[in-house]
Amino acid sequence: MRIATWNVNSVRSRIDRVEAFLERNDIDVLALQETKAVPDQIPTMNLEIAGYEVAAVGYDQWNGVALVSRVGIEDIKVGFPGMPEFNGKAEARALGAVCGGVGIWSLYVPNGRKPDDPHYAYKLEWLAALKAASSEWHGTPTALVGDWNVCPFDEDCFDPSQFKNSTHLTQPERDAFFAIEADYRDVVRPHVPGPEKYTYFDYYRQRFERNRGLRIDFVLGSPTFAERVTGAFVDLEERDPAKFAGAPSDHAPVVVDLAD
DNA sequence: ATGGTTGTAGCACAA
Repeated sequence: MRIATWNVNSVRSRIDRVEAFLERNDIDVLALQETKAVPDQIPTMNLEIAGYEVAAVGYDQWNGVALVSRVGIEDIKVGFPGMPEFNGKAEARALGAVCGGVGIWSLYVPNGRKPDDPHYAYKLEWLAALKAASSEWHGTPTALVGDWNVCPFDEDCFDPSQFKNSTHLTQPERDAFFAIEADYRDVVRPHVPGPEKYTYFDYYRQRFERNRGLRIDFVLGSPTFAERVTGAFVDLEERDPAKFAGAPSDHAPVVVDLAD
């Protein structure tokens, strides 16, 4: 089984590329983040023709996550137990389901904006709640996949000195990520040590062309998931502005292969 | 520090 995660930065503006990506890489399950769509807005006709089912959640134009699967979508969960809201407003940042016998959570961790912004505290609170909830599932084959908006190590950032007053590299964010890694393993890092390790490139300043990116999209596997992983890669072709018509997402998909 | 580029319910704001 082949599983992928991709912050698509609007599924409506890139539905053709989603379909092409699924076909090009022979994907069984795709977790999407930043769909920027409510479920009714997600065009599924061609996906249905190709045999994929879609589960999605979205309340407004900013967030939204989805799962696309051709190996079934069962036991769908919108949000995880204890998932915090921001200012009392529910946000579409987590969707779980069982696909092909494996629990997959599509996660869009809050960005945090700036260290002194309320969204930063919300991000830490959100990750702590995910730690608590996910520890309940780690005995089953489960993957926590998505855009984590955290660089766990300096080597995951093209230039840490540029992030002194920014989010993503702060110790509290890293500690929150590492707490979850106590139960789950990064199953991609061993297969993608570098230099093709970055999953996000800012649209500005030709960051992709200069390979100046961040590794912030992760597949964390429970022990019984991780032991089945046979390979992984970052699909940098999908992020390459020169490869396809139209603007790419600012994130590249991450692909993981699982033994049966 | 600033700027640069995408996306959306856009002519402001989030990333």
